[in-house]
Amino acid sequence: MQPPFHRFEEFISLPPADINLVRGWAANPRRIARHQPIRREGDPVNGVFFLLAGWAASSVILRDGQRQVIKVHVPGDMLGFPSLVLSSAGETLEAITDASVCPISNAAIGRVIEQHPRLTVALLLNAQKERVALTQALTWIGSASALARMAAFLLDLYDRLEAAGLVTDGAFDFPLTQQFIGDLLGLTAVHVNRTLKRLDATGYIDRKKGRMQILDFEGLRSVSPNLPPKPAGHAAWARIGGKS
Amino acid sequence: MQPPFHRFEEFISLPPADINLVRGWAANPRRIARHQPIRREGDPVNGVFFLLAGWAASSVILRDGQRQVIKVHVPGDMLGFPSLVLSSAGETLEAITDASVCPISNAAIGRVIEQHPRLTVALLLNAQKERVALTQALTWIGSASALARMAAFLLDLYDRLEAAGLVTDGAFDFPLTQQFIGDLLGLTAVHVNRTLKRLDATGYIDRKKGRMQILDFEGLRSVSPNLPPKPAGHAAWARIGGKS
DNA sequence: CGGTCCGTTGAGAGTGATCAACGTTAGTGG
DNA sequence: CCACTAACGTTGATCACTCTCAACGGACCG
Repeated sequence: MQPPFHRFEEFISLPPADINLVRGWAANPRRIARHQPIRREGDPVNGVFFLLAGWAASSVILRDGQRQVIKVHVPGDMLGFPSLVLSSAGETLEAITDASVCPISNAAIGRVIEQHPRLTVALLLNAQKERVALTQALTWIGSASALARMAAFLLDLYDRLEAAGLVTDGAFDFPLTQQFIGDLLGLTAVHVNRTLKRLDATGYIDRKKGRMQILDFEGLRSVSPNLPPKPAGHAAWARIGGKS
Repeated sequence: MQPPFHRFEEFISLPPADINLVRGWAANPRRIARHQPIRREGDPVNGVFFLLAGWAASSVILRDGQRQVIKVHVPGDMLGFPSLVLSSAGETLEAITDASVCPISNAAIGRVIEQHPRLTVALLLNAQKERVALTQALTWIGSASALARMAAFLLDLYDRLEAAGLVTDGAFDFPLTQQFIGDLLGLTAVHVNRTLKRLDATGYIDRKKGRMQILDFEGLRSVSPNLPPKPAGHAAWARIGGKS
């Protein structure tokens, strides 16, 4: 499937019925204006959201008022899935840019699990991939300098945006404030500014008016704390969840 | 089900066939000696491991040689599941104490997905719960002081050990070196020492010879950066994945 | 009894936080 | 089209939490 549905067939191919079901979700999108919440921490969990277009963020608030951004979501991401195991939402979901999401109710998820085993496997594998991504983030933040965190974040973001078809000429829209990046990487906005400026001065990146271009991938990788893990090919999962 | 199988029915109840299947996994355990690897980063992914007894750890190594411990595993945890979506293992699994694990092959997982929908749902929900746990860890490490991280870690560990039936008289075995805790919380061993001593001196905890007792839960919670999210009750998921 | 690992303690250094000010951009209403 | 305002980015000075380096003691083990 093409973006933004590319993630569903990242690991296994889906039968036509499953593909139609997924496409059907996109029929009734909900539009969210920039900076508006999609669902707040503590809200009841009525389902999950599929991000059709725009950027979104998941974050949690600490008792001292600090915000930790968990992840920047790009089109194709499923939002709020972890909260399914909680009695109320454990994260705030909000639109970074104007966005369009498809609400998927608990009942709809139940039907997927009962009637669409292949799609269920896709969801299970996607959940595991998100765990890998969180592991990565934890690694950056736990044991790397501000420069290394920033490099790793930019490289990861680039990969995800490219998969979503949002990179043109090696550049992409970059609607994040420095305060936001700070909340994501566990830094202050001031230090984010200094770090970005340093990457810019070194010639690794180029920033201009809401767009970001990565000029030197090798350079960024050289200051990045780790190499991204390689995803498994199609083949490994071809047989799982056999018949629809 | 009783520990260490308690996690499988944490969200939904399982039909007898599924319960028998899970019990069957425990028939051929593999014993791992203290400090020995179960699977190394980069090894081929032949399946996952169910931790029957003992403590284990997942960790990743950074390019500069630093180690980031992702999670301390206690009996009942499923190890290595995220690596299923990678072409080679993305994390090192090793035994902290003498441990006993059940290897579950890729083929066996495939059979679960095809023939045991309720158990598949249990796995999917468990994966989401692990995402919540990783979110928590990310939050602590990203935006909290050493004291706060330590408090949150100890409280979380206590909850998980209690669920596994490993707490007696409010105390539990504590086989972690300070270096290890440092790798987990993103601190140096020296600072871990100072932080633990401070918690001890304040009267929040008591450490003695491989055992740890939490003396003042309220005190620990007061320095902890956040309150743990409340898991959803049984009821919410009763109907999902209907028939076996 | 020697060696190694682990915990403990001290002194000094550094990364990133904090506080504060100013410039710049974008959005709004007249 | 311009004035006004608020949000965001930039820069400097200072502070502090945690790291680094180093040394020593105790426990366990061969």
